[in-house]
Amino acid sequence: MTVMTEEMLELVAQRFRLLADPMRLRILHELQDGERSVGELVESIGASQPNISKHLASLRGQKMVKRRQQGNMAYFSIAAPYIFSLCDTVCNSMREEFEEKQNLLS
Amino acid sequence: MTVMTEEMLELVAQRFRLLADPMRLRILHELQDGERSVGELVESIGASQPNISKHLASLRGQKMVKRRQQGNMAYFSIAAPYIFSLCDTVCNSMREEFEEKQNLLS
DNA sequence: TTACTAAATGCCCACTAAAGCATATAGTCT
DNA sequence: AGACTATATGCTTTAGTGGGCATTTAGTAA
Repeated sequence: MTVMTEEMLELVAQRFRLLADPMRLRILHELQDGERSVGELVESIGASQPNISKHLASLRGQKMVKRRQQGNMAYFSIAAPYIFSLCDTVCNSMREEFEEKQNLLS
Repeated sequence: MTVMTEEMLELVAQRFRLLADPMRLRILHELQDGERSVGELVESIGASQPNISKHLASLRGQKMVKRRQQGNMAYFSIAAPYIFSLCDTVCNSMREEFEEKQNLLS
């Protein structure tokens, strides 16, 4: 069994913390279809521009998204595809639990 | 592409939120070796008993651990092995990033 | 019953972090 | 240069949550 130092645990927790917010999950989900500008995200998600920008900044802080500037605009895209593997695992577990509940009722 | 409702995003975020705390990660890591009583966790982790109990309660609330009572004591164990898949994915990504940084320096 | 142990819970404080709003910065165009 | 647009940042408020401490609950043993 791997020894887990406090520092390691904190780093792992930080990663999960980024995924522990619906707005950021929404942003990542939008980016799953490909690169988006800040304005496009603001439009499609319906949150304020400063809000989106701040979430993008925190996602970028942990290299989950990357930024490309073109002209006046900033385009963001997924930098860490493993994110979707994480989300899929969680979603599948939720589906399984849901199906178990259904089976109990039948 | 799957449509993500606000409810779904919130549920997924809740799961990640449970993993976004070093103390809970520590507890899960201890339980990876097998079932533990609350007292054993208090001992090995070195946190207060109420603190451990509260974290266990929240983990149990999302079926990540299960509880077995025997006599006076409560034994907890992992109920959702997918947790470790999540943690491994995160740890591997951190290792990769670390190695990339090292390569840049050599 | 009482005494004892293990675990859970309630109350409080402190800290974090998300969102709103205003403002600053940076790029473009004339 | 100035005007305009897109994005980032700073400040403030507020809601959520982790931890400490005291207490309660539950199980055991005399």
